[in-house]
Amino acid sequence: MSHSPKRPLTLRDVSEACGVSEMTVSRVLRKRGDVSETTRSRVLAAAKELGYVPNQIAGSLASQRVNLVAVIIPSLSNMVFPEVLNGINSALENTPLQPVVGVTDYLPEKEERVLYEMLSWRPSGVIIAGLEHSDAARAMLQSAGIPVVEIMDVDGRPVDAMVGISHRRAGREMARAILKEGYEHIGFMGTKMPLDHRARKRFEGFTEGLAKAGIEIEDRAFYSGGSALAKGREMTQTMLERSPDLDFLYYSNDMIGAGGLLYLLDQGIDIPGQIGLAGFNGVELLQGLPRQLATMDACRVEIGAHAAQIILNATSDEPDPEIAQQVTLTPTISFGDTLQRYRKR
Amino acid sequence: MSHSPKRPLTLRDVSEACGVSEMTVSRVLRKRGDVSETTRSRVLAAAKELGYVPNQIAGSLASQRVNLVAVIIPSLSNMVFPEVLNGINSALENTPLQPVVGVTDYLPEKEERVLYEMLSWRPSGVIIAGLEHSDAARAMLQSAGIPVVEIMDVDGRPVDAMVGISHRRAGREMARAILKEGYEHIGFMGTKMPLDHRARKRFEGFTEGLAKAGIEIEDRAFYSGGSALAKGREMTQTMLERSPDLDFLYYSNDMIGAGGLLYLLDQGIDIPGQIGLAGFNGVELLQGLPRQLATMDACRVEIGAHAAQIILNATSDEPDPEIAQQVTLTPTISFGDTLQRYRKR
DNA sequence: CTGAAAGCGCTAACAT
DNA sequence: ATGTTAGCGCTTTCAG
Repeated sequence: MSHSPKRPLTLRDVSEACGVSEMTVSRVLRKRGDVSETTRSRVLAAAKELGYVPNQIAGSLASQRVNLVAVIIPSLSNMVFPEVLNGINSALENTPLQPVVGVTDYLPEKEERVLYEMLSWRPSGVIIAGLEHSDAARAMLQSAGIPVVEIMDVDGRPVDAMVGISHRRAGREMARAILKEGYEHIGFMGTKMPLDHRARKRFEGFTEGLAKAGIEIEDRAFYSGGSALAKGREMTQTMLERSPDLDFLYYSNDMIGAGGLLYLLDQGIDIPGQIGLAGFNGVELLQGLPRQLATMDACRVEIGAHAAQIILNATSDEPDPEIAQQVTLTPTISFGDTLQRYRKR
Repeated sequence: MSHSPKRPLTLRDVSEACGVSEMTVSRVLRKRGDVSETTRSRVLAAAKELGYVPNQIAGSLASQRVNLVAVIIPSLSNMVFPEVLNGINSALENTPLQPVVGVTDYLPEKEERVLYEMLSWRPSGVIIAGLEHSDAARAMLQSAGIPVVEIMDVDGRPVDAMVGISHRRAGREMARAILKEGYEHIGFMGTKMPLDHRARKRFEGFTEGLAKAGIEIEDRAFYSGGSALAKGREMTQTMLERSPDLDFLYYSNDMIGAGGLLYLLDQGIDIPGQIGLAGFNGVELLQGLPRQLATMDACRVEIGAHAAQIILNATSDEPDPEIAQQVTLTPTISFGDTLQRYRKR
């Protein structure tokens, strides 16, 4: 209740406290070398004594430079995005740039609002998930006059730079791996999210991959909300009751895959002999399951780090024009214990 | 590579485009009512046509008002914090305020740096995890002249407001519940994080609760890094080999608890008959496990929502002085399937 | 309802 | 090495 009503300190206060011009105080505080050691220490002492915290609002306005990078992602509840953030964070750790996060909940209108909000702070760059944006959002990105990196997906045309994996290809590769192991009766489970374009592309790539071998998905189910692990259990049970002939289940994310795995183990079903399983994402969680679920690593941390590098380069004094603006990372498939049928442990 | 080099648009550009003074344009864009409908629509049309995005840097400097709330948390990798953020986000959803997140990695020096960075943007309020801060950080919080809410913990003295649970009490209550069920040989597993004060307080409360009944922890282990689920497995195995007489395992978080649970089920051990288990946090994940791990809900979303309300109130034109500045939430214990020994399913 | 003037706190660009 | 001047793009305040 008692936040001190004192007017925040200004450069002037420090200046007066140490008898040095505002300009010189400013120089010291910005660590510019051209100040004598004597005044430097005097200024620093006064600033610390007073507890002065510079006002970046004024500083940014005057210098026409903002050390902020807008990061726009769909959600924080899916561990994928915090991991991307960690990649961005560490790449930006010892630079002047600072990430600021906005969350869209997978809603295009909210993405538009959040983007507008962030751009109104005139950040030095934008990192935004996905390649699908409303026309208005795309227009804002284009005319912002700052570097823009679209991340996580490369199946589409970016506004500027892009770093990600091909989800379509990820789906195809998984289909190929599954077929190669001799599975033929395949079920799919995923989230009911028409706006999750990456999940959609994986699914499309997957069916495409199967189609090449003349195979079709035999059953599918979609969920929304709730604990993914629990949903994985339920859906798996339901699907197998409905389609007992399935010999492989492909899950659009590792959490429901893990739920399915736990359920099948409970049932005493032979994995991967009777039924094979695979998920997507390579979440750390899987390490602790009784069996390792087959999955595909989405390169989350690298994507974040790389995107941050692109912004860093673009905002540096002499940008290296050689730096790739379109980066396609290759997800590695881990077979774990649930996909290689004929090489059982 | 082609972010347009165009100078960002200013109010003046819009003003010229529609033949209305900058001042009036500004009024329209800030949705102040005192503008005629005619000019209003003319201005809006011009702004949209040009793709004008206001400059909040200049706006905030001029108005001495910043619609930002600094949120400072230790980590994004532990789902607890994203959940708190969700609580904050939704409480701030339809208000002018916007959260900005900073991450400290549980390091006091980094907390200090992050806080300094955030305060330099002159936010309208601060929400910060924990009650333990360096002297410098506390000084900054005190002299910032803005509302400060310390969250997640109430065992200590806040700078200003506080919202959380008592981790010490949570530990004690769990001890009580365990003893009540007749368990007597108790092991503890947790993270090796001297700087995680909340985990430490839970542990202290726990030993205290046991001590009241003349009981001591018989074995303990701490881990750091790696997949919590996998660590839970390993540690549980190691501990039971070392101390085969244990009849209860208390885990400082649900993830390692879940790992332990999976391990014990693999081993065919009777839970909760032979060995009882409990974790902490009430993570959604648990819903999908073969057995429900006993746990305690840390009220994450509520904490975030409540903290945001306090900031909202404090920054509103007429703050309600009645609004509680110290809020202690009560975690509810869920017994699940792993704690009630004599009431087996 | 609309406009003109002043200035928010800082830094770029020049002095000295 | 230090100081001076003039704004950055907006909003506040006060006049019409």
